[in-house]
Amino acid sequence: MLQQTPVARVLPVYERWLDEWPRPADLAAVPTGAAVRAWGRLGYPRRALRLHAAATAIVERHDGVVPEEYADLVALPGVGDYTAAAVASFAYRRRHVVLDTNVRRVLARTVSGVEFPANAVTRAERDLASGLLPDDGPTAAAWAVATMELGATVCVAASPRCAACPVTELCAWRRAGYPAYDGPPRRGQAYDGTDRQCRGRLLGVLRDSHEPVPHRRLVEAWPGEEQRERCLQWLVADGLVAQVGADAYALP
DNA sequence: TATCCGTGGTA
DNA sequence: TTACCAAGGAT
Repeated sequence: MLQQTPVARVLPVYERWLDEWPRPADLAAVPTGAAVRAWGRLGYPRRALRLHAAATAIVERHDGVVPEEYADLVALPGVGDYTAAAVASFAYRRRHVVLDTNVRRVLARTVSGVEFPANAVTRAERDLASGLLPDDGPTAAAWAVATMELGATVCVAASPRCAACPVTELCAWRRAGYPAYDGPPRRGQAYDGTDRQCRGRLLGVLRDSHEPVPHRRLVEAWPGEEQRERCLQWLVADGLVAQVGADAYALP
């Protein structure tokens, strides 16, 4: 849920989710549509599908227990390097480089002396983070939490709260006089009129209904026929939408 | 590796 | 008002 989504928006959904499905087996036992519906407006609804698939895989491969090994975690649907490292570190106190957007920004500033990290994680960046990581698991896990939290609450992207920062004295970016970011522009994300907006609109109609929705309702939600029909079939192919009968659609 | 995958709060 | 951008992942 936290992938590319602010903590404050995740919290209420997360709490309801765990209340309903406290164990992987509980989630794996319900239809995928239930997960998509409970996902609400968190965005990137395919994550709901993948979380459901991960729960199913955990039941099948790991006897219903979230695995401790990075290799097992990263093999789960929707779990990449960051999430595998975060779970192994935070939940199991294993030693892993937890390199999320917050940690990357903290290291870019405090160590490298630049305002923002590069667009993609570089080898040098990973080596830097690895070299700073404490040797033993529990201490490394505390380090991971601390650096991430520092980035999330103090060393934030816009208007960092340097006056409240516990490591201002060793910050290379501060020492250099806070030079502005001079790298390539970080790509914006146009949204109006895009397939993403269209898909979101269509899925929203189905999510807000507890019964199959006639195609007419989708036409009302997105007038552009070519894009609407293409995105609708795309949603079906993704498994986010199921066609019910000849002329109706619903969550799977 | 560049691009695509939603959504909403904020300055 | 419009950008920015938020505990990334898959292809």
